[in-house]
Amino acid sequence: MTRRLPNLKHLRAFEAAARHLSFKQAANELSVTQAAISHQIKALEEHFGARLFHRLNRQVALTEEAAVLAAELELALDQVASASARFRAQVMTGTIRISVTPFYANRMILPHLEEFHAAFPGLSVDLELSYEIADFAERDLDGALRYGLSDRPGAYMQLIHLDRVAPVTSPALIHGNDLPMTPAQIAEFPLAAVAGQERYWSQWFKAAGRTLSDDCKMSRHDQRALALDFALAGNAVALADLPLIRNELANGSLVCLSETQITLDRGIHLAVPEGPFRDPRLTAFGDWLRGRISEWI
Amino acid sequence: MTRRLPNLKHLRAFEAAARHLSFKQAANELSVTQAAISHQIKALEEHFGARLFHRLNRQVALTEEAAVLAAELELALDQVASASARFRAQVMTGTIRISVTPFYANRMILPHLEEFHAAFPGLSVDLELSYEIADFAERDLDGALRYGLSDRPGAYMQLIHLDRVAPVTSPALIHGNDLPMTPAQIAEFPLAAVAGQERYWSQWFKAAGRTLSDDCKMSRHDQRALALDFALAGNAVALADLPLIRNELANGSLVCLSETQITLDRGIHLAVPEGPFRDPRLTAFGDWLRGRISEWI
DNA sequence: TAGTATCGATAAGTTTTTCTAAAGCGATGC
DNA sequence: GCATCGCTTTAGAAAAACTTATCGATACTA
Repeated sequence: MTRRLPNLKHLRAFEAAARHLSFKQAANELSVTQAAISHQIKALEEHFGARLFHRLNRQVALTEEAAVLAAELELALDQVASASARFRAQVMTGTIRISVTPFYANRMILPHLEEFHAAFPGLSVDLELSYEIADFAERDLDGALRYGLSDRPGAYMQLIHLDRVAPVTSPALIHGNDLPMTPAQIAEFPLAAVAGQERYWSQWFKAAGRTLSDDCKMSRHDQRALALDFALAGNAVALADLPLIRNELANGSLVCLSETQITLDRGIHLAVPEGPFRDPRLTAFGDWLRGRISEWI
Repeated sequence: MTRRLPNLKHLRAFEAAARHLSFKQAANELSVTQAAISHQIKALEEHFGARLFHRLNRQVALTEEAAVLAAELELALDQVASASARFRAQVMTGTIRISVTPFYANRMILPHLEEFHAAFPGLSVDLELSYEIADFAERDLDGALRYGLSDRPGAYMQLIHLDRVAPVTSPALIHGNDLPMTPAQIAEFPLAAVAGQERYWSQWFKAAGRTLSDDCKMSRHDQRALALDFALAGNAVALADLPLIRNELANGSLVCLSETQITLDRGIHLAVPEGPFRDPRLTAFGDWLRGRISEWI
């Protein structure tokens, strides 16, 4: 049996482009430049001797036949992905030791660890709770979850989740105001910011269609958790990543004041020690975390 | 939706190796060297952090989990292949003009052309029957089926089928002998060979476990078709490729004398004009032909 | 039992593929 | 009228894949 297949990399690029109806978004999904997608689609079109996309103004549309192909490829690639995931789950065994701050441990990891164990029965996660990142070798760590700027998430720093924030506060502060509130209303409240990250408030107001005036009442806090506590106590409005405060939103101790959200240039990452070999179990853990976060809220 | 997939090329190599339980055969199927397969499996094993194969003496065996993965991948890749084939069939339109000798046209192409049209409704094949290959441009040809040595089937010469021959003759010659016959019995008959290709008879006898003696009765013919006609007339035994004489075998005008078959270093190829662009319709035609031939007989 | 062939692993070097950066194009929106 | 957006193209750089050659282990063969 000799099966003739087109270049699978090209097919994958095509499937992503077809799903998004955008080369740019496909490029983003596959972590390459948009030009790369353009190349691959072109090569596939030459292979088949037929157009896959109609090129329109600033967008692409699938040809009739290509739409069928894309749908079938999507199914097949899903099958490949799930088969690989099942295999991975089977062969992952042992324990990985990961350092994480209590803030994230409580809000992100611990509530979902059961779920992870169900997905990877042979793999246990040993969490070290600490406020600062210690030396990997010294503490016998396999990885660490660290929050910060997302400038160069490379081989040793996998992005798990970029903060996507909206203004939140205690219901006590806004007693009775209708939700959502306008940016103008929100600007009347005291605003809680992390020291040195005041710009996120300006960015949020800009996204909401308003300029933040210089004479707003803004408090500055050393840590994000402190700004959030300040808001929780009903003293101010803070910007918060909604998945992280889902419990507070659910039990009503915090409310979200606006639909407008902005994505920050900082978030949570999984850092692994430098070296030639990367433990696939960490990749699996990171992938799992990244995948699940998008489902929370 | 961001789907995490292992390198698809590696998965394909793994699937082939798992199917054959042999790196070497997988390499052969994928037209690469055995070393390449070894590299790819190794990379995949590192990606997963787990063994896919047990390495035994001169053979490999799948691990338990890898066997499941392989089965699932086989299905998924089949889906990709059939989806691609369907797309191809849809977009292939127009006419391709192919030169072929009457011998092959009658025995290989014409009886199956209907079938091809069913598979590629938009594509017609225009056959030019001729004994010699003319200049592509002069006769406005897109390709030519040519029989010959298979030394370097490269970009411009796609192998369709290597002759796999066994001794055949008219029932008249062997009147009443039981089949299959032993090599010794066969050596008693006059043997028909193509001039300059007598070695194939030696090769066949060697494969059948006997040395061909120098004093056998061997006739030499200028063309393969003539040697075959000679056998058909009951004058000698000839070596023939079974798929090519399926009609004669079916209607009893020829019988095969032995189970032993050997593969020659010559066969039928699809030649295309040199140049940077290869017409995908010719590739499709060649692939189809190659695929179907293995099913005839 | 020596000799030979087979199969997979590995090392080193080369080829091919893939990707990026940058410039371009045509259309769109403010 | 200028900035922007999304795809294309070109040229060159980077990465991946492949080949050749060789090795080691083992099985077949004479």
